[in-house]
Amino acid sequence: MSNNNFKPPADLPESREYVDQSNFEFSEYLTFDDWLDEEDPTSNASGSTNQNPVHQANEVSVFGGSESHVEGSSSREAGSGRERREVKERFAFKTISEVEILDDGFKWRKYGKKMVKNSPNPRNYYRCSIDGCPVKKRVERDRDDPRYVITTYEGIHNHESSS
DNA sequence: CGTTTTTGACCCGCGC
DNA sequence: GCGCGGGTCAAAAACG
Repeated sequence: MSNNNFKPPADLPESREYVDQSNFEFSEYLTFDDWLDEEDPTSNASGSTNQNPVHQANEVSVFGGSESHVEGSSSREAGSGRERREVKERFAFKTISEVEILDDGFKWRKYGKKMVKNSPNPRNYYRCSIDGCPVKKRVERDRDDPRYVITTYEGIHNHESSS
């Protein structure tokens, strides 16, 4: 913590609605939708093509590992006797950043560090420090391009971002 | 002083 | 049944 001499190109807006791409370059943004209540292909149409290649995420093997069984899959615990009706949103962002700790306006508490056998890069696990926030954040570096940082957000915030 | 960080161990699911 | 991989928690320490 004290060695954080770096500083983001610019403080993100308090709204933190969306990471300002003006500061960060999004090489690729992926959206993982487990089995949300239901996808609304028309409600979010916003006129745009709204062609969010959700499946495209699967194509990006950089997430799973790139080989045999990629765990990023979706069909897994959903129909196995365990019904988890909790809406779990999964958003993965691949950005070009020197540091993996991008401040989005929330406080995160690191709760685990794991090393992936495929990459010499450790995987960091963060959790929202706020009480009642089941939000989890997973940060991993791209094994192909260390300058790329893959941040995966899981869950929805229970409290206002504030600040 | 409180909080967070850090590392290890433990646990879980499934693969073979 | 055991092993592997991944994920999480826990205790201690460090830091603000």
